[in-house]
Amino acid sequence: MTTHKPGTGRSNRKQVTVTDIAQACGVSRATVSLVLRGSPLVHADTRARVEAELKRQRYVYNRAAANLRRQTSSSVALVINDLSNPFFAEFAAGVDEALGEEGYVTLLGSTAESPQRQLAVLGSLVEHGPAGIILSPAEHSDGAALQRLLGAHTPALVFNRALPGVDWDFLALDNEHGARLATEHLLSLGHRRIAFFGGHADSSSCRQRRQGYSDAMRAAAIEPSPDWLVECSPTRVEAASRTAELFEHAPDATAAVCYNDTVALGLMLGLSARGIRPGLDFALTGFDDITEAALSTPSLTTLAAQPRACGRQAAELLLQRVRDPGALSRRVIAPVKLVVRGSSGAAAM
Amino acid sequence: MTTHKPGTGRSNRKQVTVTDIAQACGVSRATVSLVLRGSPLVHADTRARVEAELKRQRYVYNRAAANLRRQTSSSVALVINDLSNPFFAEFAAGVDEALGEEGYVTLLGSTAESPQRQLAVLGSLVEHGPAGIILSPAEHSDGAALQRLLGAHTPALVFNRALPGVDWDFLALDNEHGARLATEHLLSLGHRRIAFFGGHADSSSCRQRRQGYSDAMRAAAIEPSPDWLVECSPTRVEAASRTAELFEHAPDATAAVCYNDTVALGLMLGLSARGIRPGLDFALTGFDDITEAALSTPSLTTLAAQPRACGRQAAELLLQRVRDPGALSRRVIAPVKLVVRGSSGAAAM
DNA sequence: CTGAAAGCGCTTACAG
DNA sequence: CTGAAAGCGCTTACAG
Repeated sequence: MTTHKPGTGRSNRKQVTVTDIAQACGVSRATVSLVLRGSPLVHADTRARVEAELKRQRYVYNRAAANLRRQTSSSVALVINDLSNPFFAEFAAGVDEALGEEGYVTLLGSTAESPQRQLAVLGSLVEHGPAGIILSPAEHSDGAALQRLLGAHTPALVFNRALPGVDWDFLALDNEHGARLATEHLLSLGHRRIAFFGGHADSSSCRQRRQGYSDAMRAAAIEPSPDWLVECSPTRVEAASRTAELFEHAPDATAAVCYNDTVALGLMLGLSARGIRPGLDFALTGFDDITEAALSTPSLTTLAAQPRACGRQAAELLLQRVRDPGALSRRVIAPVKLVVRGSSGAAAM
Repeated sequence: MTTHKPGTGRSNRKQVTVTDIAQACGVSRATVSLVLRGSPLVHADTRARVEAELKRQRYVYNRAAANLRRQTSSSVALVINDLSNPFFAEFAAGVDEALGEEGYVTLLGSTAESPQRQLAVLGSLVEHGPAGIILSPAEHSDGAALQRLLGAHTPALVFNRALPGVDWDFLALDNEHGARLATEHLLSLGHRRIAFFGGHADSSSCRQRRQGYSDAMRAAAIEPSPDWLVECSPTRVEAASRTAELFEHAPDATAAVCYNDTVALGLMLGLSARGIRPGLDFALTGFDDITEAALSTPSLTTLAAQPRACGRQAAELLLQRVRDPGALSRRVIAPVKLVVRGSSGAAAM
């Protein structure tokens, strides 16, 4: 338990309860409860009288009390890095939409890519007794610590980034296939010296994308040099400032497969600053298809992940797990598709 | 009460409760509770023993039960149109961040700009007993219906769009001042025939922006013709297709103050389609400073609203209200500032 | 400093 | 078809 001291009261005036309704109607609380839960056991007349009274007194159901008594939950926690990342915002929108349709409410939590904050946030969320947790882990998360925190209390679904050492359900983009598509696209345009730019080798999604890239290169009989892998954090500024490094390691590169859109947009800035026109002098691809991808100059060839659909799918998978906690844990791959735009238009040299 | 039938159980294995801890330590449940709540009444030795046992048994606090007993709440509902709008996503991030710091959890709800969905979503959220509600109302919301739904149960704060007929706290951007700044900027560049493009007159934010526009025009001794006001829904496609209308009504306009960024980006598309180069042949400004604004071609002169800061402020205002439900309701204006970029670069003709 | 008892608002066997 | 009773997990006066 944390030491926060949250709010004062549920309400100012006191709440209308089943007892109030029961008294007003001259029935027992049990009967009112049966009406509320739509039981067919109640006589139609009684039901009508109770329902009228519920409306008249503006009764609002206290779901927390019901959940306590029934040992159920009507919420699901969603923990992501940051809503200001449009990819996660769309994902969250999809999760919330699908959960809402199933009568669940979304409890939100953000980690800002900090494993410590992630533990704190999860610790606070579990106290609210969610039926399950959808977790898009912060970088460098400690899977064992998370597993210990949630215990067998709360089923979880991990999204996007593999968490070694946990046996929760896992939903991820088809990183490998996506990167292969991007690489093949650049190869088909005649590029041979293609770098892989951005990401960190200790992230599973980065490793998978690199794998897809390498596979495609080798399939084209090109052995990708380790020099062609440039690491960089997934922010625009960082990517722009690593452009120099790219050309130190791979001076004759004519194209790059970027770890994601943010990195690609940063690289475009870095290229422009060096007088290299992205899409004309140098071809590049992103990953994610964030909104900016279609709007940048040149527009960005990328892999569309349909984050909203992923969110819906995550919600559905988690609810399946909630309903059947004993089922085997699953790994589900969400498809991505290549969207060709201006940034890959540069001719190979 | 809705007829949804949410989840099965809080947990698979049964929960560890204060009773379990009390028995294991040979103390009463009251003592365990006092330890949990950090009371100084407990002997240090007893406290240590209890805390060790809490850890050993992996006890997790059941906040719902505590809230029920104490008649408190530790959640706040946040209802917005859509997380896929980056402005609202940033706003939500700010809300969640500030609420988290105060020990509250955020309950999410989206309306998709539908007043019916909004009522349904709020109806479901109040059943979870939030301490308060932050509501960014859907267009054409029925204030009276909302007021009736929430009653005096739950304090609310309205964000962004005035809700006529309610007496809740209200936080809004300084629409009038922002539009005045944009208009003055265009005037200072020599433009005289400036249109106001987008929005609907029945939205309060549109009326306020138009007001700021008119004020600035009149201050420059220009009487803005009603023909210069072109209505259009705030989507990019819609704005692009209304470009024709703009030039029917104001054939000699050289510039436009747009209702918001989305509309401005749509207008840029519409202009380009007619061979008019935005930022060169025609000057325009947006409102909101969404991420795309800096990245479009040309980049968009706009009013920066700092949505994350707004979110934090909304959370703080709401919590003040929760703590002091009797206080007078407030209207707070969040400042905006002009960001000059390429789109307003066109010379006046 | 600790314990026994009552109660938050709801639901669910169990009688009738 | 309806009611009396017990209980979900917690907290809080009130005694001692």
